[in-house]
Amino acid sequence: MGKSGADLGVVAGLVRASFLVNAVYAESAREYGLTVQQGQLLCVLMGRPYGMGDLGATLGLEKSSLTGLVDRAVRRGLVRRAPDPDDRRAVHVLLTPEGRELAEDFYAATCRRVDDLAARLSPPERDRLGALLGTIVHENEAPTVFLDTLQP
Amino acid sequence: MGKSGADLGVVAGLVRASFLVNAVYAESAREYGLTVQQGQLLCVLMGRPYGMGDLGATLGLEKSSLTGLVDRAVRRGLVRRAPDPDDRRAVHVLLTPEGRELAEDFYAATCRRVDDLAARLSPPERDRLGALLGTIVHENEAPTVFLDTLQP
DNA sequence: GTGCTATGTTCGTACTACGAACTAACTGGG
DNA sequence: CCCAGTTAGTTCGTAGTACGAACATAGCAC
Repeated sequence: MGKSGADLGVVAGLVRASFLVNAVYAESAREYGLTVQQGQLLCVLMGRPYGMGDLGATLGLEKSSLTGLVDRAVRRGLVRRAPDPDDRRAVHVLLTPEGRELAEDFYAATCRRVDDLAARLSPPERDRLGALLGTIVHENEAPTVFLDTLQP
Repeated sequence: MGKSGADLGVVAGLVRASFLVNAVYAESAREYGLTVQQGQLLCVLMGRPYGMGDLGATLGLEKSSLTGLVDRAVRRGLVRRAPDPDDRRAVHVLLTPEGRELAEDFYAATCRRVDDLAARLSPPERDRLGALLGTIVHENEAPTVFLDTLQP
């Protein structure tokens, strides 16, 4: 179906749509003077504070990679480390007020841009797409790297 | 609808599904001793040779970023630069035989892994998802960073 | 309390990405 | 024909990303 071979297999569709999302994410990050990874860090922390370990698992990074990422975010005043009162080895990473503000702006801009990608879909198509992607996300236990727009 | 809030908005669905695809892509790349960017380069070049300019536009990179990426791929014997007979400033970047072999293996492995992400969808759901993503990809003129499985 | 494990950091290496400045080559107007 | 302006790529300096190995501490189990 579809004129001009517009329909892709699921695999190519997922990969190429991801490429678009990545590009849009990068554009948003750049707009706010962030790197993609820093933007991702802020988005994750919007939900709640994380320990370094959880953060690495969520972002799919080794702990050694994370130290630097958090360091740079700390240096920019976006994030801070707080000691864990129950475990003197552990730290919690959480947004500073400025970090939260920037995170929310970045999040909103990214939502807007990603939404624009799907601009030509009808409301029922959007629902259908959201449901199908939701299935994939949940079946594969994708970590919460990006909150849903309508938060419970 | 959906048990346990399994349905996401389109935006969060796209972002989080992209995160999964990125992770899978990285895993594939690692399996073949490639970085994500090198894998992407190989996948693009599977379709045809590119000039540095077109390549930058396709991958969304500045030309200065591309020089190094291609240099490293050349150093690994995956890719070579060929002079453009019609323009002595320009070069064509194309896969070496080893590069093509690796590209095809990497491509196949990535297809398999991405396909697995959608393993729990029924055939009609997969078709529907492919069609919806195809619309997004075409409406937004996503470059051919990943060939469709059934090449025309 | 002594070994074992878990949490983070440090260090060295390779890669990514950008903009500015540069070289070489093409192109169009005179 | 030649020069000005443009285009294709490279070089260079800077910042950030990502990893594994080695490390220091702190908790935990026995």
